[in-house]
Amino acid sequence: MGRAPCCEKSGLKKGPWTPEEDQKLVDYIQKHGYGNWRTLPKNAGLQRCGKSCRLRWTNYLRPDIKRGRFSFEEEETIIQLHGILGNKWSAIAARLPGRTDNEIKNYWNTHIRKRLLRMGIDPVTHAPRLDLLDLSSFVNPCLFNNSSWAQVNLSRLLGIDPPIDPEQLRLAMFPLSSQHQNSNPAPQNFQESQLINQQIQEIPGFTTMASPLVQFPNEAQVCQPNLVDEFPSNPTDLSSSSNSQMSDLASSLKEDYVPFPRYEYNYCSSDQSLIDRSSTNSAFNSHDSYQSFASSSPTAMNSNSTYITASTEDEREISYCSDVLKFELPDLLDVNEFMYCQEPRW
DNA sequence: AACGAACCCAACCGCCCAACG
DNA sequence: TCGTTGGGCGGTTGGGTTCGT
Repeated sequence: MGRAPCCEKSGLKKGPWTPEEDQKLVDYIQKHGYGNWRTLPKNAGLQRCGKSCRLRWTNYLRPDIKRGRFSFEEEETIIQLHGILGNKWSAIAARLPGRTDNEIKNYWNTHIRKRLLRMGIDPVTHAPRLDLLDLSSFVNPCLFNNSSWAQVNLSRLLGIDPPIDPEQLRLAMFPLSSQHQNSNPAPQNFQESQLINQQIQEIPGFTTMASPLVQFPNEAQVCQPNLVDEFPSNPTDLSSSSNSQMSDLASSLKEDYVPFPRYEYNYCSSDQSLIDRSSTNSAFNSHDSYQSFASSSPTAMNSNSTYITASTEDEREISYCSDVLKFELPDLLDVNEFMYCQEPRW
């Protein structure tokens, strides 16, 4: 049984709002406020559905709406919150004064999402899209075990023939992941991985995650994460987890700092020397766009420092690579607060 | 200049859920 | 307990604009 329409469909105007309609709505709300959206259009003399009026007000006419291009800081916030909350646009909007959920959603879909994809980052999981390089199974060592494709393609990518033994690669690539999966990792496995890691380092042009930098020879611009801190779970898991899990997470985040999934993305280019962000900020300091983000402090996102908004998509991409995608909750970010926006139960 | 493709975003749609009688 | 209602949400659409050829 479908829900009854919120209003009579017939005789009600649809489509773009005219300035006259806008003025009527604004005038009415300024005089009477908004409360009952069903009766509002009739009282305001509008041939519109109440729902349409509400949307128009909340997404466009509200006086505190901030129009115009998203600042770098706002984009950064959106990405970080999206990594935690997923497509909870209203919850994200609650952290961005003046921005509406609709606007953020549109901006995500039209700008950020595409940019992340271009950068080889999965906009859903916020993890590197290694699948683009046929390396997806590396992400999960279990999957890797079952995938000969990864082995073949990685070897092809690296120009290695015969292919590397997948088990050796797995151990080399995922010492941390192995630990992550098993809280009591077998020490010998770790040592073995270190050894194999060292062997693979000797392959020209190839470094593993243990190295501060990774360069993919066939990619003009690839951002590869360094697993800086070991993390308890994938951020996506958080957004899809049960309330109790979210509650637990929020509690743990608030009570004592828990290292969140934190990647450091290094900007790599085929015609540009690698920028080592793990050791020094000097390379970034040479560029104005980078300078304002030179700090790796987790509080940088919400700090009051002056941000120089990158004017081009490319500049923003570079900056994302370097600093934005650190899945680390800033000190000022009270998870409980925006959790409450979603689930006002505690 | 003309045309089609790609992009952008305001607005709509349909579902969900809490409040209420 | 159940049905109805209002409000809110995320996903989708479609028309206008910009871009590329």
